[in-house]
Parts: sequence; C-alpha cells; structure tokens
Amino acid sequence: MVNSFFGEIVPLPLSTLPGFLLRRAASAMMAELAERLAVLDLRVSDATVLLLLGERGAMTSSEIGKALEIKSANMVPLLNRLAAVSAIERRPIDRKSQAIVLTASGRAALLQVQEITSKFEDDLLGRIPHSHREHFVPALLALLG
Amino acid sequence: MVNSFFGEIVPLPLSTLPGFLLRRAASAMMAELAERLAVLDLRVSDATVLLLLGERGAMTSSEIGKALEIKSANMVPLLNRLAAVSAIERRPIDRKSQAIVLTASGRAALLQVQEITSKFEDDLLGRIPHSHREHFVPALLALLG
DNA sequence: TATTGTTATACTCTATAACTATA
DNA sequence: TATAGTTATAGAGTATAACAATA
Repeated sequence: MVNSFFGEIVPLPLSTLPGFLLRRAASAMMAELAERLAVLDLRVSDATVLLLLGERGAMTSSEIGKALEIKSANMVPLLNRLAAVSAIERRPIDRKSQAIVLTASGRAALLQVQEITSKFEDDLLGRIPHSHREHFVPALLALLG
Repeated sequence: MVNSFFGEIVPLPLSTLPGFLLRRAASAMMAELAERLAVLDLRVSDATVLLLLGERGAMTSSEIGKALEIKSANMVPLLNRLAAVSAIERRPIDRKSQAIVLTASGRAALLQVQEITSKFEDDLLGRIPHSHREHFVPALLALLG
C-alpha cells in the first residue's frame, strides 16, 4: 500500500458539504461533456452558442453574451472560432451592430450538437436514482433563483 | 428598451438542460463562496485544504492532492501560499516525503473558515425549497458515484 | 451619453512534460 | 522501478481597462 503515511484515503472528503459536492459534480460533468463534444472539434462554450442560436434564432454578440454570461471581450475569440469553421456569419444590422446567424454548415453542426447533448443530458439524469431525479432540476433552479 | 434586436431576453436560456443548470449553479456558488472567503485572504482551494487537514490531520502533499483532485504540480504554489501566511508547515517524514501540518495560526484560520463555510452551506441549502432539499445531496452523490 | 464590438492584458485553474532525489 | 516533490510551461476560462465608431 502506497501513499498512506497518515491513514486510509477515503473517496470523498468534505462529503457533508453540498457546495463541495456541487463543484465536483459540475466539474466532472463538464469534463465528460467536453470529451463528447471533442469529436466535433467544438468546445462546450462553442456548442452552447450554437444551441442558443438554434433556440432563439439570430442574435447580436452582446445578446448572446448576456444570455450566457460571457463578457463581450470574451465573445470575440469565441465567435471567431465559430466563424473560422464557417458555422456562423456576422451580418451587419446597422453600422454599429451585427447579427450572428447560423450558416448551413452551422445548422448541420447544431444537429450533431443536439444529438450529443440530448444523449448526454439523458445519461446525466439517468445516473440519479428515480426517487431523487425529479427534484434535481427544481433544486438547481432554486439555487439560481 | 435596449439590446433586443431579436426579441426579449429570457432569464435562463437552455433551461431544460440539467447539465447547463448544474454548471451555472456551481459557478454562482463558487463565486459567492470566494467572495465570503476573501475577507480571510484565502482562495476556495486554500480554504478547502485547511478544512481537509482539520478533518484528517497531517497529510502529505500528494495525499491532499489525491483527496481533492489537485495535480501535484499545482499543489506546490497552493501550499506555498498557505506557508507564506504561516498557516501550515512542511515537516520532513523521511528524506523524500514531508508532512503538511496546521500551525497554531493555521488552526485559528481554520476556525474562521469553518464558521464561514458552515454558514455558507446552510444558506445554500436554505435556498432550496423543503420538498426538494433532502434530495439534493443524494443526487449529487449519485452523479459522483 | 450609452452601447457595440474590439484589442490588449492579466489572473486563476488546470494540465503535461521533465527533472531530482529517494523509497 | 515507482513515488514525492518540484519547475517550467501551456491551454482554457474569465476579468478589467481602454478605445473607436455609432445609436
């Protein structure tokens, strides 16, 4: 046995702290989602923008940023990545604002993102026992309330 | 009304996705905890190490890293920060390993950390309606299972 | 005057590679 | 040979400040 100068390593330290568990669960979930989206060469944030545009239709960069809590300065490289693979286009609205719209290729990518994320969300919920499952989303919504 | 070229901004986009909500909730929670711990000039990860040492007693750096899922390379600056404020000491076990132990000052800091985190965890759970509250930790544990 | 989009920059967290000294 | 601790470094997310152009 290695690595036990001071006793056994228990699997989950600080496991009475909901905040600690919440952080761990989110971190593990994000890592798994990132891995699944990697086959599309998309980051989680990239895929989230595609999903948002699919849900809402065309939006400006600042609208996307407000919806997803991404600072406008950080929207620039994100949209540049999506534009670099021709998933989105910037179309002038006036001389100040521009619409971010999905291209045909972007809509095709969105379909794949939707397939991956809906499977992922099913798997995620599926790991929660039935008796607790229906309480999970309401609890998260309450925390965000 | 500003910022609505393309319609109303709804508060929570993609709100049917548990993974998205989990990420948001964890992010908001971490930001709030970081803010509360800032009065002690401690980062969340620093405070977590103090809590772990308080729970387990002396541990090696690699043991702490394994318990908290922190790579050994990233433990170095973390422990350096705690040592810089004299919260911990490195005590040689043999010529290869060293025990990380709380100093008197570290134990005093731990008491303040415990006060802040227990209040924080109470507040966190308190935001979840009674009918869902008891299901929250079991659901998170299931996700981490 | 406030907002949009942008550039530059910096900090935090996390990850890998490589190294030494030792078990 | 495997482990402990360390250094250096890089990627990713996130934050602020400042700016030009426009509403």
